[in-house]
Amino acid sequence: MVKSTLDKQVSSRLGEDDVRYTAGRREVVFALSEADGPRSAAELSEDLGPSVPLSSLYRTLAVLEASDILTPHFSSPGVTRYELAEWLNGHHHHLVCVACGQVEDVETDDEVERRLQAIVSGITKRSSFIESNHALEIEGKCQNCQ
Amino acid sequence: MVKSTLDKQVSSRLGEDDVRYTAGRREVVFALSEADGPRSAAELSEDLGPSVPLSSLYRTLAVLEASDILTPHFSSPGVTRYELAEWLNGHHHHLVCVACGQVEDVETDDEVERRLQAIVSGITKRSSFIESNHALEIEGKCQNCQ
DNA sequence: TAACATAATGAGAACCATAATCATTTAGGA
DNA sequence: TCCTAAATGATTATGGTTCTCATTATGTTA
Repeated sequence: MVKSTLDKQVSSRLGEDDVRYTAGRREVVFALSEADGPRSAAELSEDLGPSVPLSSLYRTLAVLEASDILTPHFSSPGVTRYELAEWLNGHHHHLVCVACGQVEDVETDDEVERRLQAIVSGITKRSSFIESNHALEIEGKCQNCQ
Repeated sequence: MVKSTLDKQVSSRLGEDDVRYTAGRREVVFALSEADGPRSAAELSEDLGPSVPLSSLYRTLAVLEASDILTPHFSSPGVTRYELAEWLNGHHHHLVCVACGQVEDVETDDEVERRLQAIVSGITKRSSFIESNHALEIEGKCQNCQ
């Protein structure tokens, strides 16, 4: 079996934490790498079918988050969606549909990202808050819901 | 009793929807107007004490959201926080503490906001997504949690 | 003002996403 | 191969939120 670059990165990262990269975890990582935005446990469970039971899925998501493979997102009420962490997936932002709740990734070019970072730095400069990350969430309606 | 401007605005907005501005709802609006960021039902309940029972509080939050008095935020897992809608509170952004979950409002001046809006427009221009709003969420550590 | 219709309230039960438990299975190292 | 620790999966528990329903309050009409 040929391991993809992603698989190698994840495997290596998990190895540092003495966490095993098992079949179920691999399936979850793969499903998320195929997705075009953050996915909830329920959505992933639909993608994955019964091969990964919900209780295992939730634990897998927690484990992968703890090792910084996944990042959680909270853009809709009562559900946590996960996506591959930025170091695996690249820095990007989100289009959040206020009608159906779906979240889609959008990339920005470096120039835009520099301008955005400048804005963020300007905002936090005068405060006692220490920034670790920023997220530009754009709310509106996706193509399906217009 | 002298009604504040906020009270008048809320009262008038609710009137358009044939929704009554009762004592409990007034308390919730007041508590949120005093807060320096979005507040969850649990946090509000602490502020308000037993005068507004939880079941009423949740319903009040839903009613006020439906009439666009309040806006929900989902920056931490499993909790919805509310704040006064932008037309009452002004446009602003959030500092989200990844340690304690507290969210603080930050204002930006018009120039910064114009630049931000330009970035957002640039992002959505090529997509089929119709933007209604944007939120810049800055994650990091608040003063208490550093 | 009195009676009525409708909205709002509050206590409690129900719900749902997620977390914890625990017995069983799997897998890496001696 | 054996042994020990990690992982799994079925189940149960938890906690935030919503629903139900009987009661109370309020605005309206006569």
